[in-house]
Amino acid sequence: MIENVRQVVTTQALYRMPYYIQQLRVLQEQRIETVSAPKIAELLNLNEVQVRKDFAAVYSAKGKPKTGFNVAELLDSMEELLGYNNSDEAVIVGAGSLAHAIMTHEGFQDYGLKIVAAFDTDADRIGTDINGIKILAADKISNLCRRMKIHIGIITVPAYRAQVVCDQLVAGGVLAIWNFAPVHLSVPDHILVQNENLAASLAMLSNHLKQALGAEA
Amino acid sequence: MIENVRQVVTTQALYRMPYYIQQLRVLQEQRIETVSAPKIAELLNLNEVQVRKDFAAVYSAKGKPKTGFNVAELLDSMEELLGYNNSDEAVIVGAGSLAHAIMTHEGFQDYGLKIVAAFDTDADRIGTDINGIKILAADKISNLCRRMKIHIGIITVPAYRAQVVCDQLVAGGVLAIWNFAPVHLSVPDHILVQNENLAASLAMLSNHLKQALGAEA
DNA sequence: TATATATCGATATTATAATACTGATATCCC
DNA sequence: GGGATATCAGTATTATAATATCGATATATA
Repeated sequence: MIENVRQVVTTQALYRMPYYIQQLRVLQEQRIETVSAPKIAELLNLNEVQVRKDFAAVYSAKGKPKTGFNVAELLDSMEELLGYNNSDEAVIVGAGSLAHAIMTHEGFQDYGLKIVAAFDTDADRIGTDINGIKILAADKISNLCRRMKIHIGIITVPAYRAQVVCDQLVAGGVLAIWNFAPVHLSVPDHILVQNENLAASLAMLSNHLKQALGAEA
Repeated sequence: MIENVRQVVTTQALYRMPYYIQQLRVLQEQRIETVSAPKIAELLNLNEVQVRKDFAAVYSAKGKPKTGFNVAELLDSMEELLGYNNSDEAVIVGAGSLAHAIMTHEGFQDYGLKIVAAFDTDADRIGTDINGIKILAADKISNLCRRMKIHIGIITVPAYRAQVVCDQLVAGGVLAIWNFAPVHLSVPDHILVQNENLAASLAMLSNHLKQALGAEA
C-alpha cells in the first residue's frame, strides 16, 4: 500500500496561502532570493512555527538553517497547489451588480478562474453581455454545465432562489459551488460549498465595534 | 467583583449566526413559534450540540425540553447581538465595481451597515455618485472620518494601495476595517481587520476540484 | 579554522472548537 | 394520572489548530 507521505494541507493553511503568495511576490520584485519563516511571520503577523509548517505542507524541498527558503520555488509550489496555473472554468448565476464585480475583476484570471457563462431569470438581462460574456436564460444551467463539463458554479442570486439554482448546478455536474447568498445550501456529500458570507463578516465588525465602544463607555 | 456570567460568543459561533437568523426568519414566515436544536441542526447540517451551545451563548432564556426555543425571541437576541438594529456608519475606499456592488446591495442596510461616503483617487470618478453617495477625493479620508465619527472603513482598492488607505482610515479614528484587498494589513492592536479573502475561497474550490478530479482518474 | 548564531525540522504542549454522553424535565399519548 | 420520549443543560471527551521547546546544522565572523 502506498502511503501519501506529504503532509495534508489543512483548511486554515489553505486560507493563508494567498497571503504568502502575495508577500512572496513582493519579495521577488525586490530581487530577494531567499526568505526565512520568522521574516514572513513578522511581515504577515503570524507565528513563526505556523509559517514553517505551512511551508512544509506545500513545499517538498527543505529550508536551510540560517538562510531559509527559496522564494521562487516556494511561490511556484504554492501557485501550483492552488491551481493558479491550470485554469478552472466556471459559470455564474445571477447577473446583478455582484456578478458584474466578479466578472470584471481582473485578478481572478490570475487565480485560475475563468467564467465562461452567466445566467439570469430577468428577461431584460438575458441576451445582453457583461465583459464579453453572454447572459443566458437560467433554465439552461444544467444543460450547458453538462455539455461544457463545467466544475465550478458561482451563485449570486437572492437568498430565496439560491437552493433552486444550486440544485440545477449539481444536476449539471458541477463539483464545487461558490455561494454568495446568505443561506445554507443542501448538497450531496461530494460537492463542496464555499460560502462567501458577507453577513458573517459584518457580524464580526459589528461585534468588535460593540465591544470597543462599550468598553470605552 | 461582578462576573460576566453569559458565555462568550466565539468567533466560529458568530460566523454561524447569520445562518441561524436566516433560517429562523424562514420559520417565522411559516408561523412556526418554537423550534428545537436538533431541527435547526438538521436544516443547516450542523451538530445538534453545537446549535444548542450557540443558542445558549446569545439567548439568556432557556429552551424547554420536548419543545425547544421560542423562534421570535431567539431571532431578536441574535439580531440584537449582531447589531442589526442600531446601524453603524461606514466609508468605502476605492469606487470600482466591487464598491458598486457593495453600495447597491440592499441587504446591508438590514444588517445595520450604512455607507455614508465613498473615496477614490481617479479624477474621473471624483464628483460622480453611486447610489446617491458622492465620491470624494481620497486625501480627505482621515478628515472626514474624524469629523463624522466613522468607525468602519471598507477597503476595495488594489493590493498595492491597501496599506496606505488603511493607515489613513486608522488615522481618521476608524476602529474596524473590512478589507477586500488580498493583502495583510498592519494595524495597531485595538483595530480589527476583517479580511474578505476571495482568493482564499477560490483556493478552497480549486483544491477541492483537484482532489475530486484526481481521485476519479 | 573555531565559535557564535540564525534558522531549521521535529516533537511536545497548550488553546480552541466540535462532538459525545448523562441525568433531568416538559409534553404527549394512552 | 402514568409511562414513554424528545429535548434540554451541563459535563466529559475528542479533534483540530496554534504555539512553545529543543537538538541539529549551515552560514557568518573573528
